[in-house]
Amino acid sequence: MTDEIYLYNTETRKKEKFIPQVEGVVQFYSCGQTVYEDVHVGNAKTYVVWDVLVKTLRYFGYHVNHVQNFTDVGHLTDDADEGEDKIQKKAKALKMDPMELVDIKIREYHHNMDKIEVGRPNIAPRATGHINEMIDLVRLLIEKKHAYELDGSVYYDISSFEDYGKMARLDLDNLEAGARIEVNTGKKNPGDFALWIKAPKEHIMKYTSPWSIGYPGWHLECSVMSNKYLGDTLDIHAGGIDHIPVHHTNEIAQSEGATDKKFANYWVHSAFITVNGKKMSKSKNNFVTLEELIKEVGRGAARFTLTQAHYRTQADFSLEQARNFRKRYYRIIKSYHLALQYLHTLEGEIKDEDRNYSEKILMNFNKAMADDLNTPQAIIQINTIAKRLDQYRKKGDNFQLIKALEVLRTMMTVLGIPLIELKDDEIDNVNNMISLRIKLKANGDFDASDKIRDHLSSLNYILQDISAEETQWYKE
RNA sequence: GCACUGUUGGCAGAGUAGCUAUGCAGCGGCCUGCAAAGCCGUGGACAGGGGUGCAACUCCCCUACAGUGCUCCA
Repeated sequence: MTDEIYLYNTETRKKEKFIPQVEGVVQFYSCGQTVYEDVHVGNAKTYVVWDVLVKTLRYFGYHVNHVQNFTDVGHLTDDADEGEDKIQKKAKALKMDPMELVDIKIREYHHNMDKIEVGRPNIAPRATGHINEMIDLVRLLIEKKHAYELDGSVYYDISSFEDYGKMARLDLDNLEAGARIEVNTGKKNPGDFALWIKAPKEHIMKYTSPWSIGYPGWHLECSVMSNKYLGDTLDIHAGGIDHIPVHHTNEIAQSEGATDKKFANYWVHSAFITVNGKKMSKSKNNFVTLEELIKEVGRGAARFTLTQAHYRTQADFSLEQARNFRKRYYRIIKSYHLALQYLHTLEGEIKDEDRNYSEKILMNFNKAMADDLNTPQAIIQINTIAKRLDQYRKKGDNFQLIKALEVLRTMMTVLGIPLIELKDDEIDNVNNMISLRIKLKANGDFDASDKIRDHLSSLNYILQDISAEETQWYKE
């Protein structure tokens, strides 16, 4: 495909034409979950965004190598130097081994993502599987004078890295004068962050290193795993917008400090979901879990809900809105199902005619997706096609209808919004029941006809009477 | 305090230098055993103030407000 893809690059704060290092191949790393709690809607939205990015790149013909990590060690409840390991803390509360908790949460994560059509990454490495490589990186950074040991711990010396904070546009002088609280007086600079942390006695998740028995700093894993599986320079590095000032800033310092090469050519960041205008977050306890959303509106509408806003827009979330999006989703499904039913009962040849219209819609869709993943614009094209489906069906314009169906399927697949399929015998069965019901209605036996409607409804078939003789249905 | 981002109709949410979407909700009508839907029609927005332009909601500057980050969070 020849479409040029444009992505908003956080580093330049501009939309840029996407050019990978090797033509046709994309080395893509996204920061994954720290696995200790349920996936909430805000987390899920971010993973949906990366999934849409991957699907779009593949749709446009790229071979994408996607690596997304699981953080299972080193992510602390406080800043990089103080506080307890999040996983260890939660595991202690549940009276289980930290790694048991991690395994449970990783399984849950995959299960949840499968439900909303988020494809698995090519590689999903765990931090604990890369302790040796992390130690190697720390050693290299010490050799290159980017890091120093302090009482068994190792810190990155941010003054040794000229461009520290450049992508985030940090004003280091003001950070020091501002809200940052200095806790460790031994550090060279208040902003120096831990690469290796000496473990207190009661700490469970600890590993042997040249400096102490301890554990790695949180930022280290992404530098190590992206390098191991994707190379020195990534084409795209993605993460939540909150990662810009600290996590990604530190990753850049580590990776570029070690390789002296550019760490990532494109930085893509996903904006937050808010609740009543405030960030949805674990600490604010204002979150809705993905499971709750799916329970409320179903998995297809859940995916639709998480896809409908542009990824860089801070969208407000509520279950009420999600119910709204549910309606929109099933409006599309209904058009799809009516078209399937119509074609199912069709006899005779389908004549070849002009198919420009659907192709034009598809071009609009391609253009929208190539323009920094403009999903709202793309969804408009889906609505348009759904409407066209109804029109072609009513007109009996079968060729156009089939073409439009193809286009709809393509667009839904790229966005990862699932269609609900109907089997042939399923269509026949429901139609038979409906024929019976229409007869009962004609005889004025509304009790019996309502019973059939209720029965079908319990099987997720939604009936809508168009007239005394005609009933439309679709499946939820 | 400093930095970044944003401010579009009742709500959600795109977009373009000159005509603006789309969806839900609303209003009027048709249809209707009930339920639900459908169809036709319709009103409704570009935070405020400057500037550049033949023309700005769209570009630039300032102000106000909001969100996020600087402290764990996608």
